[in-house]
Amino acid sequence: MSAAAGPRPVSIFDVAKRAGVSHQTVSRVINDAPQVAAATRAKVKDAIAELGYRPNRSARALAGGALKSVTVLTTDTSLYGTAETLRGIEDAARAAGFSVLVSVMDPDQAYSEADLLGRLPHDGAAAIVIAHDETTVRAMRALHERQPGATVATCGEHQEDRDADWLISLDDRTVAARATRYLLDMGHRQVHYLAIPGTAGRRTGWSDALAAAGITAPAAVESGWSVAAAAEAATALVADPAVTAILCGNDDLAFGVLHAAHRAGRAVPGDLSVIGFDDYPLAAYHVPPLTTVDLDFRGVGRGAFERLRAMLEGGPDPRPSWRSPELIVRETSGPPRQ
Amino acid sequence: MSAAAGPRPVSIFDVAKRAGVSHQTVSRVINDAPQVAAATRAKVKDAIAELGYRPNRSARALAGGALKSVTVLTTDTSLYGTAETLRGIEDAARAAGFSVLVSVMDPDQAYSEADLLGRLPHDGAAAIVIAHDETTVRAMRALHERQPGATVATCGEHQEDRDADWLISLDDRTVAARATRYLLDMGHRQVHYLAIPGTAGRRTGWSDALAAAGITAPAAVESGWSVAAAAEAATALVADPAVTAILCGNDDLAFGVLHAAHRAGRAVPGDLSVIGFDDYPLAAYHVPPLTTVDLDFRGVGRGAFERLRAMLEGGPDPRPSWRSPELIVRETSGPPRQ
DNA sequence: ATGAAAGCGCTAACAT
DNA sequence: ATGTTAGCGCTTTCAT
Repeated sequence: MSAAAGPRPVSIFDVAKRAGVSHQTVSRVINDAPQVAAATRAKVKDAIAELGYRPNRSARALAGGALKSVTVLTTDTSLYGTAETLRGIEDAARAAGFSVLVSVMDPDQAYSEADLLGRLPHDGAAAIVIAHDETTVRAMRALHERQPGATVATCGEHQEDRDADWLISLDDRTVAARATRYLLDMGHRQVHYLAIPGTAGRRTGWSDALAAAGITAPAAVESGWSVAAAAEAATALVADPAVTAILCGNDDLAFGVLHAAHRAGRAVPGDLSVIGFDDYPLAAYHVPPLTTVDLDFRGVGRGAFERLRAMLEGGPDPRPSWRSPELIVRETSGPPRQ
Repeated sequence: MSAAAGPRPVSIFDVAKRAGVSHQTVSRVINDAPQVAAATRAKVKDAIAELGYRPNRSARALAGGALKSVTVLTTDTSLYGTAETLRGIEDAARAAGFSVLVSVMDPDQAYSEADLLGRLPHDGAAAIVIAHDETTVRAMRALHERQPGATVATCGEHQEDRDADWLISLDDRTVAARATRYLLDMGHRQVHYLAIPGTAGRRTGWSDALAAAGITAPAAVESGWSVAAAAEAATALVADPAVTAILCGNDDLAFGVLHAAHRAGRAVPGDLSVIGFDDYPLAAYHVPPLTTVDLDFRGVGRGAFERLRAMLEGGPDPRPSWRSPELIVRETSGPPRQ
C-alpha cells in the first residue's frame, strides 16, 4: 500500500553512490557503528541529508535488525486510565525510537492464542497489554506464556503476579485500604464498595481495612464501566439512609453515584461520602470537587515500556519511576451527619 | 527486536514442503489468488493450520505487497474527541486487516517535513492526522502536500478545505449557530463564547448566529484545553451579572465554567446558561446534566479510514456514515431570569 | 493451475 | 576502516 506512487524512494545504495562509499558503510553510519572514519561519516550524512534518505523499517526488520516496535493490546482506548497508560508508553517508546501499534480487543469476546498472535506484526514481536478486565487479563497471561521475553503488562489487580517483573502495577490495594480507614476514622460505621468489573486490588484493600476494624464487609455492589451503569447500579445503595459512605472503583463510577445521590435527594458529603479512584482531570473541578486517589497511569505506561526494553535489549532493569497512589481529599467526603 | 528467540518462525517454504507444493502456491493461497485448485488450496490451508504459519508483514511489505498499516498522528490521545476518533479508526482498520500505528506529537513544537515523515514506517505510508490545533493542522497540510494519495485528516475547523475529499469533518459551524440561536430564542440578549485554541468552526457559527440576530459579538474568551484553564479563563466572565449565557468550545471547558460559576455563586441555569460541545459520557450524568452537542467522533474516525482505503485501493468513495452534530438540551441551559 | 527465477532494502558475516 | 557476499520471507514477473 505504498500508494503515493512517485519515484522510487531513495535507498541505501543511492546514498552510497552519492557519497562514494559502499552501501555497507552507509548502513554503519545509520546504525551508529563505531568503526567509521569521521570524514566518511560526515560525507555519508551529507548525502543522506541531500537525498532525504529514510531507512526502510521493513527491510531492516527482515534483515534481522531490530524492528523496534511495540504493540499495545487493550479493550478500550477511551477509558481515562487506558488512554493515559497508552500515552506513557508512547512517550517512552518514541524517545527510544520505537513505533507503537495499537490493537483494540472486544471485551466480550474470547480470543484464542492464534487470534492474539495475529495482532502482532510478526512472530515474537514485543507487546504490552493494558489489562483491566477478563479479556485483557487472559490475553496478558497467554501472551506472556507464549513469549515471556517480549511481553509486559500493566494491571491493577491479581496480586499473585504482583512481583513478577513483567507485570507493572500500582498498589491500589494499599491505598484502597487507606481510603477506607480514612472514612472509618471520620466516624462512618460502615463503608460500601461499588466495584468495576474484575478488579481485585481495590476490592481487597477495602475489605482488608474493614476486617482490620472488626467490621463485616457488606457485599460489594457490582457495576459496569460506564457512568450510566454506575448510576443505575448504585440506585438502591444511595436510597438507603443507613449508607453513609461509598468507595467507588473509579471516578466514572463516583460520578455516577453522585448523580444518583443527587436524584435521591441525598446531600454530599452531608448525608453521603463518596470517594473515587483515578483522579480524572475533571475530578478537581467537579461540583463538588471529588475526593479520589491519584493513580499515575502515565508513569506506569512509561515504566512498562522501559521494562520491556530492558528485557529486549538486556539492559539494566530500570528503577520504577512512577508516583505511588495517593488519597486526595476534596469535598465529597466528610464525617457522617450525627 | 524479535527477542523471544525460540525456533525460527515457520515460513512460506515450510508450509510449501508440508503441503507438497511450491512456495509460490502458498503465497497464492494466503493472498486469495483466484487460480488455485480447490484441492490444492485445502491442502495448503491444512498445512498452514498445522504449522501455525503466520505471514511476515515486513517481508510482505518489502516484496512490494500491501503493507496495510495506517499511522495516526495527533497531539493528545487522552482528549475525549481524539481518543474516540482513534477508536473509530482502529475499528475500521482492524476490520480491513490494517494495523494502526500511533504517533503523538508535542503541541508546542514546530515540525519539519522530515520530522513528520520520520514518523511514518516508510516512504509514502498511509497516514491519518487527527487535527485540532496548530501543530496538527500544519502537519496535516504538510503531509497531504507531500503524499496526497495517502493522507487523510479529521478536523473540526478550517472551512476553506471543508469540501476536500481528504478532509473529514463534522459541521460544527452550523450546530454552533443553532445552539446560539437556541439561547437567543429563549430570551438571552447576548451569548458569550469560551474558545478552545485554534477551532474556527464553532467560533464562526457562534458569531454568524449573533450577526444574523443583529447583535454585535463580544470578543471570544480564549481558553486552553484543560478544565483548569477554562475555570481560570472564565473567572471574569462568570462574575459579570450581565453575562447570562456562555457557549463553550467543548465539554471540558463547560465543566470549568460550571465550576467557576459555582465558586462565584451564580446559579445554573437560573443566573447563567452553559452549553458545551462533544457530549462526553459524563455530560448526561453531571449535576446538573450538561446541555451540549453530540459529535460523532467515532463515526468520523471510521469514515476517515474508509476514505483512506478508497484512496489507497481505488475503491468506490464510501458514503459518509456518521451522525450529524446535534444539540442536546439538558439542564444547564434555560431562559434568563427576568 | 502451478513452478522457477529475480529482487525488494537492508544487516550480518566474512573478507580485505 | 571499508568493501563483498549472502541471505531475511515474501511477491513479482515470467515460464510451463
